[in-house]
Amino acid sequence: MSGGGCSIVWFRRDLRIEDNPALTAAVRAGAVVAVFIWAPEEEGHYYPGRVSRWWLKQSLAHLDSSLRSLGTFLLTKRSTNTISALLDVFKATGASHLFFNHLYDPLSLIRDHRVKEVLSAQGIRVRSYNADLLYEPWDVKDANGNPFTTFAGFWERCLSMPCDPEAPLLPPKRIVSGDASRCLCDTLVFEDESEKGSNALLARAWSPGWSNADKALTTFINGPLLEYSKNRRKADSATTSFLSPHLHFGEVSVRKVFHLVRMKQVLWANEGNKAGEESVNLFLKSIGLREYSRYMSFNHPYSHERPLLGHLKFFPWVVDEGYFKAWRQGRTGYPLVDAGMRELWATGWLHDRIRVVVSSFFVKVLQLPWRWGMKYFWDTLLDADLESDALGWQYISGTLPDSREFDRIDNPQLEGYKFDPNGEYVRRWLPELSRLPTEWIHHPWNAPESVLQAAGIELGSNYPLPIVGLDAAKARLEEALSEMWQQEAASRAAIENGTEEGLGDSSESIPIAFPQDIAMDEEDIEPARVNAHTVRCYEDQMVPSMTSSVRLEDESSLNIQSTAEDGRAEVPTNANLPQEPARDAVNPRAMPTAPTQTRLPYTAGIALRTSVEDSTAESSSSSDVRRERDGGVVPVWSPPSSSYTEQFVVDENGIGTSSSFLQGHQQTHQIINWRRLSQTG
DNA sequence: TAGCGGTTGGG
DNA sequence: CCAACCGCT
Repeated sequence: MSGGGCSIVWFRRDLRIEDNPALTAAVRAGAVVAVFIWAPEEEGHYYPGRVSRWWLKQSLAHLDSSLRSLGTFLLTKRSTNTISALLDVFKATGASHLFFNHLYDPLSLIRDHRVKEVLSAQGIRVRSYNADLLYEPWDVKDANGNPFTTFAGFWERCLSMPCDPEAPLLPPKRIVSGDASRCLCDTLVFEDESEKGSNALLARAWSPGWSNADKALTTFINGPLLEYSKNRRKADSATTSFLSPHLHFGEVSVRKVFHLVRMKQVLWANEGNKAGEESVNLFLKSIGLREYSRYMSFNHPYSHERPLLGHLKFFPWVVDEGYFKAWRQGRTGYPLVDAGMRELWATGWLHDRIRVVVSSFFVKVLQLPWRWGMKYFWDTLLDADLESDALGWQYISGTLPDSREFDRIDNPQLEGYKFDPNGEYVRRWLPELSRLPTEWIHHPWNAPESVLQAAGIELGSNYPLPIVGLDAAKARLEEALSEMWQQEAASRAAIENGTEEGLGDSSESIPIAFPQDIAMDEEDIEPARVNAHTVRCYEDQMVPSMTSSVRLEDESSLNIQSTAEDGRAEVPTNANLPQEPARDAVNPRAMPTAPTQTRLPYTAGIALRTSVEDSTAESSSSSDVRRERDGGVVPVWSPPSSSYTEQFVVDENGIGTSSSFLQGHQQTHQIINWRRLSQTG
C-alpha cells in the first residue's frame, strides 16, 4: 500500500456529481478513484430488466464523461462478488478510504454492513452518507420513538422535522485522480444482441444521465408542476415529472427536487395560487411515497417478498398462467387494462394511475399472486424500483395498514371514463379498437353488433371478451377472502394452543413457484378462459424464479394483427413521453446549474452548500442530526432468520446471493397484526 | 333541510 | 377505515 492512500468513491444508485455527499467528502480528502461494480448475480431474482439495464448503461457513460471532464474517470468492474471486487481495487490502488452513499433495500443493507466490517478490518476507513432521502429512516419516529406504520403520519412528521432536509451540495470543480493505473477497467455488458434493437427505440424518448435529469427536473418545475393536480389523472397527459428513472439511479437528488419544489411553493403561496399549492403538495406527496418506500424497506426488510399484514399470506391466490399471460399481453378484454399493458411492454413506461389500474385488476379481478405482477413490473419498467414497487403492490393488495381494502374491486370501465374520457389512450395502444366510437371504447362487450362490425371488431376473435366478469370476480373474491380469514383464524388458534407451529410458518417453505417457462408460444394467443375450477394456492408466493426473463422478447410478438406488422411494438411517435426538443425549449436561465453557480436564486434563503463541512458548520447546533448524516454507521438492523430460505449457493467468502445475505441474523421482521392495529388505531 | 345510503378517493 | 360528496327523500 502506498502511503497516505487515496479514496475510493463507490458509486451505486447515486450516479451524479451534484449533491453527492460521498463524492464531495472524498474529493475533500484528496485523490479519488471512482468505482462502479456490476455484480447482478448478487441481486438474485431481481436481476434488472432490459430497459433498466439500458438506462444504467447510458447513465454510467454519462457519469464517466462528467468525471473525465473533472479530471478522473469511472473505473468499472464486473464481478460476482462486490466485496472482493472492492478489495481488489483497494489492493491495486493502495487506497485508504472508502466513501459511499446509503441504500435501503434489504440486500444493500446487509451487503453494505459487510463491506464496512470487512474493509474496516483491513484498516480501511469507511464513511457512508445519506444521498437518497430527505431524512434517514431511523430519524423519523413517532412520539413514542417507534417507526410509523402509516404514510400520513410518516409524511406529516417528515414535513415538520426540526431541521429542513440538507441543502444540495454543489458538484466538485475538479477532482484529483488517484492512481488507478494498476486497475483493469472491465467492459460492462448490459444488453445482448437481441436487445439492441428494442433498446435503440428508448433513446428517442429518454435521456439518462445526471445532467439530463437536472434538465428534466427544471422542465417539470417550470412547466407541468403547476397543473400537476389537475392533470395527474389523465392516462396520457404528459404532465407527470418523468423523474422516476432518474431518481431510481440517483441521477438527481430528492433533496434538490424537494428544495426546488419548495421554492415554487413559497412563490405560489405568496401569489395566492391555490392550484399551484395543491399541485406542489400532491407532487411532494409522491416524493414522500418514494421516501416512505425506503422507510418501509428499512423497517420491514421483507416487504418486497411478504405482505406486511400477516393475514394476506392466507389468501388463496388463483394460480393461472393463462390469466397471467393474458394480462401481460394486454388481452384481458378490458380496454384500459390492455392499453396499459401494451404501453408498458412497448415503452417500459406507465402513468402512475394506469399502474394502479393494471395492478389492481391483477390482484382483485384475476386474483393472481401479487408478486408475479410485481416481478413483471420489475422486468419491464424503465423505473423499476424494488422499494417503490413493493410499496405500490402492497398498497394495491391491501396489506398495508393504510392501504385500500382488499374487497373493493375497481371497475376498469369506469376508470376508463375517468382517466381516458375520449378513449384516445385506448385507441393509441389498442389499434384493433381504434375505430370504435368513444361511447363504447371502454366496454366493447356492450356495443351493438352493428357498431362492432362497422369498427371491424369481432369480439373473441380480434379482441377478447372480458377474461373474467366483474360480478364473477367479486363473488370469487368474497369467497376467497372468507377462506383467508378462516385460515388465519385457524392458524391463530393453533398457535395459541401451542399445538402447531401455525400454518403461517410452515406455508412459507412451500412457495407458489413463479411460472418457470414464461416464454409464450406465439400461436397460443387465446387468453385463458375462466376455469370451471380455478386452481388456488393457499401459500404466500415466493420470489419468482424468473431470472431468465431478462428477455421476455417472445412476448413482443403479441401477434395481434395491428401490431404484428412492425413485429415489436414501437414507441409511437406521438407517445406520451418527454421529447428532447421540449426539454431544450425550457428557459435555461430559470434554474442555472452550472458548477460556477454557487447559490441558487432562492428567495427563502436556502443556499447550496459547497461542501459537507459547510453544512456541519451551519447546523452544528443540532449535533444529533449531524451525526447520523455523515455517520459512518449503518444503523443496527437485523433481518429475519426464519426458515424462509431459498437455497442459494454461498461462495467461499460467505457472501451468497439474494436471501442468503439475510441468513444467520436475528429475527426482527414484524408482520403487522391487523387486529391489534385496528383496535389501537 | 337535515339526514341517509351509496360511491369515491385516499397511500 | 374514514372523510367528502352526491343524489335523493
